[in-house]
Amino acid sequence: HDQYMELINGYVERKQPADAELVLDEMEDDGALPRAVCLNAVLNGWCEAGRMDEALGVLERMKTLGCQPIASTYNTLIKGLGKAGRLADTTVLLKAMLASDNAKVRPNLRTFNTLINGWCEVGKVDEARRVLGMMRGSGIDPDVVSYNTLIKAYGKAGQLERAESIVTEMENAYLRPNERTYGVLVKSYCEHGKMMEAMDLIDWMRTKGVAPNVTIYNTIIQGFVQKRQMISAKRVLEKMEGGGVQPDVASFSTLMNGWAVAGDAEEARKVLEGMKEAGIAPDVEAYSVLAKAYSRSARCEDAEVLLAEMTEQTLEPNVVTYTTILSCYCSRGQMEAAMRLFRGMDEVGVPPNGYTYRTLVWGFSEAKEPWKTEEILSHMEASGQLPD
RNA sequence: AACUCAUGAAGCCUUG
Repeated sequence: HDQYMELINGYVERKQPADAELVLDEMEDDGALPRAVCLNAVLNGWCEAGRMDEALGVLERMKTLGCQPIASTYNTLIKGLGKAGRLADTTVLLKAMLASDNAKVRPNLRTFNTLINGWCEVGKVDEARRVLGMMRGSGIDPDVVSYNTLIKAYGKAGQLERAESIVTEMENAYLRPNERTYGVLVKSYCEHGKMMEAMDLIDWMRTKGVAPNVTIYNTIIQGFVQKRQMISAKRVLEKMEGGGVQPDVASFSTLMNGWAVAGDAEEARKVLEGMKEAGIAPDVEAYSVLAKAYSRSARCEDAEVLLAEMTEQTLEPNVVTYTTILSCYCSRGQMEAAMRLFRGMDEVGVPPNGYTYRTLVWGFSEAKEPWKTEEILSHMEASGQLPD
């Protein structure tokens, strides 16, 4: 039983839901009735892979095995269907849940919130609001998450005044906006370049008794970075330090990324050093950003040196790190160097992905040697890689 | 144990 579970979890983690499902077959053959945990795990695996028909198949399997799907099972499916753009198919599930007289099956807060999020993701906020009404009708009051999700949707759509009005709406429902509520709002303003408003929210949330956290500040840093306002971005970093909020690795990475995009490797490097001085250890992402900074200034060798620097700190460069450096060589037309790195990836056990392949193909075509993509294509086939 | 909301990395082929 436990061994089966471990097997299943292993396959699911490795994103091989088909193999996980095979374990279920084995269990049945061995006369061990798959428990709900196992079935849920497999179902989850299919959902994460976006294979919703298979996931729904597991639901049927549960029923035939006499295993009662509970609300969380349905929730997983609803989320998956939403991500697959099949929200319409959730109505059947919701009906089944509502029809149940088992409290464990009936839709819960998460069910509705997942639905709300699904509709919001496809920009159908009106549908999302309908779900709000529906949940009240079934005796479940919307919570902070429900409202945060709505705020996010309006924010994304650029309807910032509507977003703000949802905040008052939730307050009227005796719900206190939390860190995330303000986080979503700040993000929305940043996305639309309204940095003044975003900054003002920091003070506003304080007056509301919610202390701005590191994520809020990081979001604002990112906002300035996207507007290419590096001085302001840096000021936010200093402001947070002054405000008693410790910048984290993401704060510095975000700032560094701004310099990377600007092609200023020296400034990027300074940020990395500053981060170390602040006692924060750069992680793989941080180094990848620095690699990008060197790449954008065509300093491929400096970028490549980072691989060793990372290893010294027992950090393992990943596919993004490699692809970044590789693209540098590609853009310089040095395809031998790019291929050297590409082959090196296999040796260190970092399998290339679609981005890597595309970068190389692009590089060869730029270098006017399209026939050399042969090795890459065969490598792709051998590893069973298909463009994601 | 798995299910809902905010922050950082790869020249990206639904945005000019």
